[in-house]
Amino acid sequence: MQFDDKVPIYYQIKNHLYHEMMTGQLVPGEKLPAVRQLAVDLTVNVNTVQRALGEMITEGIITSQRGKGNFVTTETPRITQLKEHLIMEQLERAYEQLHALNLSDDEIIASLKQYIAQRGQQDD
Amino acid sequence: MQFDDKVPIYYQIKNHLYHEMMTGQLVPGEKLPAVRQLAVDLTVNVNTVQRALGEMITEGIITSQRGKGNFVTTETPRITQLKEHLIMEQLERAYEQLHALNLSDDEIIASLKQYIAQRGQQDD
DNA sequence: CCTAGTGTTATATTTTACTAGTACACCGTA
DNA sequence: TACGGTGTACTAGTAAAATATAACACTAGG
Repeated sequence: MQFDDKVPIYYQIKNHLYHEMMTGQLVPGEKLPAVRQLAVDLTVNVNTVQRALGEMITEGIITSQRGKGNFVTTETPRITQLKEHLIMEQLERAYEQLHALNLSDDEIIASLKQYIAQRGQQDD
Repeated sequence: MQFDDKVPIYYQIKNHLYHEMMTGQLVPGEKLPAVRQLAVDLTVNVNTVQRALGEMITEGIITSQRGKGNFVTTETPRITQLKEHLIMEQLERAYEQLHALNLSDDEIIASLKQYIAQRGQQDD
């Protein structure tokens, strides 16, 4: 995995795992890879993984069972709620940044459309 | 000024100054506040300000004149170019994050429109 | 020439993220 | 009971960001 050195790695790991839940690569009740395995996969230290997981446990997104593993919560509403929260967070940040660059609401929408159109031409 | 402890302060200062240029609070050729004054205004150390300015000088967005001050470049194309770059950066980041949350192109545009609409109802 | 205001540079210190290594606690199974 | 797989916790060390403080270099104006 590739990290942006502008933000803490543990924070990026959280988002990485969030995304796997959102896209169904990790379903409710499923067991996460072992912390040591995650550390290897992400080429990162166990403690850094643990810090990310620790926050997610506090948030109630995953549950921890000593000796068994970490599991995605079975309380699906929490996950739905998390997804909406993450989306809102992204929209808000992007909007405020673009607004600060002196773009009007319409211009923001237009530039996003244009960006997506351009992107579609090239790849992905 | 309020900082997000997830990203380096010097980096946020750069963006702060960028925004002031984009919104016309700082026009081409204008003198920036003195580094020591900026440090006070932003409740930050002089060296941290200097680090932000140093990068901006390297980028050619501002020019430095020892004994006189720092000035916004008069090469307006540079600023225009910077603005487009910053916009692109924001769009790209937001798009990739939302895409990673399993939203289609159309859903991304729709959610942004909805966000703006909701926002318009409340305040600002 | 002197001084106030400016940018620039340097050193030492503190804080935080991250790493490395180790040990402990718990579960399931043979 | 023993062992391998698991989460958890602790200590020590490194690197980068930010701070505090000070000194240096240049400009403009009396």
